[in-house]
Amino acid sequence: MSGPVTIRDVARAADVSPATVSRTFVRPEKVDAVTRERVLSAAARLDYRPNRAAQSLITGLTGNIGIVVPDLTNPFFPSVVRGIQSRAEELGYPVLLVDTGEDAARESELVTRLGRQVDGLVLCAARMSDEDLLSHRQQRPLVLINREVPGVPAVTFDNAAGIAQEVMHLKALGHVRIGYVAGPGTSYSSRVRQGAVTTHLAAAALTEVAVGSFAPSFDGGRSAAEKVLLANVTAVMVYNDVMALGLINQLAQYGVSVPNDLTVVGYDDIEFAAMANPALTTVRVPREEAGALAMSYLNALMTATGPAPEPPAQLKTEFIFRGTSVRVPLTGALAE
Amino acid sequence: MSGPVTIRDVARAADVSPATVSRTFVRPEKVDAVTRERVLSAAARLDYRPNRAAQSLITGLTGNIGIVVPDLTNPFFPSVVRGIQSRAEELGYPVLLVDTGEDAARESELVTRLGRQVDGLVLCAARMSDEDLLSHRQQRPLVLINREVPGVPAVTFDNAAGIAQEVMHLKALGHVRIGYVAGPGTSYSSRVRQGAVTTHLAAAALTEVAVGSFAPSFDGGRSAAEKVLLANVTAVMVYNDVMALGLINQLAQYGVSVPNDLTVVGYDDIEFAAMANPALTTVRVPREEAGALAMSYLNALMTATGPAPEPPAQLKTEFIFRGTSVRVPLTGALAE
DNA sequence: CTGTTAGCGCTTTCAC
DNA sequence: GTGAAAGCGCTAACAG
Repeated sequence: MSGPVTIRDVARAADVSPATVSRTFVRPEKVDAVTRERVLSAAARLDYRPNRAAQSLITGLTGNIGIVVPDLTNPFFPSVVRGIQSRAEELGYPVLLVDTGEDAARESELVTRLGRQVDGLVLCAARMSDEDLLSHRQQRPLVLINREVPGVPAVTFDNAAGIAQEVMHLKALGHVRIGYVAGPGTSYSSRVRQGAVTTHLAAAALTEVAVGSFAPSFDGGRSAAEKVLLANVTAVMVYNDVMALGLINQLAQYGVSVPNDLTVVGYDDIEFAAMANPALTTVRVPREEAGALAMSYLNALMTATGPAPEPPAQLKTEFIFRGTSVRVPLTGALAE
Repeated sequence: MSGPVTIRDVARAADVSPATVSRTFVRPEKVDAVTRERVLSAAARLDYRPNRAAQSLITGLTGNIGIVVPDLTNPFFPSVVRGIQSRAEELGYPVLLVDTGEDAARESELVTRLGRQVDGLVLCAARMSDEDLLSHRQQRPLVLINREVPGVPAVTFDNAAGIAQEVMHLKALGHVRIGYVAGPGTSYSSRVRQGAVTTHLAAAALTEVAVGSFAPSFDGGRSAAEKVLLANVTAVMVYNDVMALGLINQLAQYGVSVPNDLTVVGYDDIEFAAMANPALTTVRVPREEAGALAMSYLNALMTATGPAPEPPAQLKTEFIFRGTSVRVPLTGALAE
């Protein structure tokens, strides 16, 4: 008899009923040790694999989990995905991935579609509204990364601390008027970070000069160059590393050299921050760790029988002092 | 009655049998147009969604496709994944992703596991042996990207042409002794590229100086710096952009400036190649396009009833002349 | 602890 | 063109 081996084949080989075979895999403790061994060895001998579809049909569970990211080509996200993926693999979950292409509108629809194929979801930097998020949360377990909505489980970074460290750093270097290049106002973490910048700059008695909002991309950073030049500052904090790198690149076109003429600090510590020349001063956010933690938490949520598991703490960020920040007085073109 | 709406609910609402509802979705042409409309409107009204597990159980198909990549944090792969993903979405396939972590040994096992959850697979830069690949190909439809094995469908790049263009470029710039920094010998595309370099350099009557094999990473490129310096060449071709960037970075530590002291050309045209300073001369390989094409081809394979569909042509590569390559005679430290 | 009995929701012969 | 019936492979009561 051909075809894949089914639970009945194993049952026959082990001389038990199909139900006992099923129990052996689902509730081993409810099966006599001797019987269990017999079943297990028969299953191994026949190379039996439970049919997922049949299990799904009856349990209503797929055994898969889903990840949603806004843009996989943004170097922030592959690390997160990797963290989720490797933990998911340890836990035995295959992972369904969807890249929404930064499209906030489609995001919610894609989550709905994906939601039907998985038992739980990790949403990275979700762009959708709080309401949509809350409604998806009703459907199935879900963990957010880098986004907070009251009542929705989330893994977040201690952004305030990271910003505080940068501010302290800039103050220690003697900077007083400090520019801030913001990300898109529609992004949750951009708004959070902007708030932290304002707060900590004020607390440090430093002057914040808002440069404006730009796309969270290399070109977005580039397009901020003119406004930065006009801001009459000695240092500028940028929403993220990719933008900071773009800004520095465009500044070079203007003959403005970083850090001699201007101090620039980024955020995220993407791989290329260290590779750039000069290497970018930034704040490291533990992306892979966040992914793994989110997956662990999601698993706890999915398997929880009793009370909801404790949400994980905020992840610590780490200030990284590299080559794009120096002490004032400046000696270059922008010095007065 | 609560729960999700089933085919019987629709049948009742449309006053037909469940079989007719099923046919309406699976073989619409076998249902009378009027009946079909009635069923469709009832389905829409009730917001009916077929249960995937039930369909799967009966058809043996999951409706999903899988992607396997060696390392998602290598900027080459997210683009490919994006290409696959967006095309898969158009075709209605959810995508299962696995990152093997460059582990050739685990790769085959992961493919086996993943294979049971999907109807078809796209394998990027597969590290496993030809034999393993051939055996997986027996199991289910599969398309390779950037790897060739006789008898296995694949989307590949015209690497020879890319290398030829680079060689021509270097020759035009007056370089004669040219170093080659190879990728890992275990990598298929590294071997292919090495072969092309040797062939075209010889054909152009240029001298090839083998610098050695290194890890395909930024640090791998860095570690090639000493040997490059010792190679007494005016130009060096590097296996890929990430390595080229690492090499340039480390060279700077030695006080060797690119391109003044040494011409460096990369391969791939990853996003950061253009962002680097100076921007990297390289060869663009259409990664996202390759992903989309592979997915289209896979779909053709999966839905093919008659003869096997035509394999797609090799994807054209494009030489990109940027800032890291200049004409000899050199004026810097390495000039003679 | 184990077997028997019923389906999960859907597709698919096979009649009509 | 449409319906009735028979499972796909598995799990979950329910007896024993």
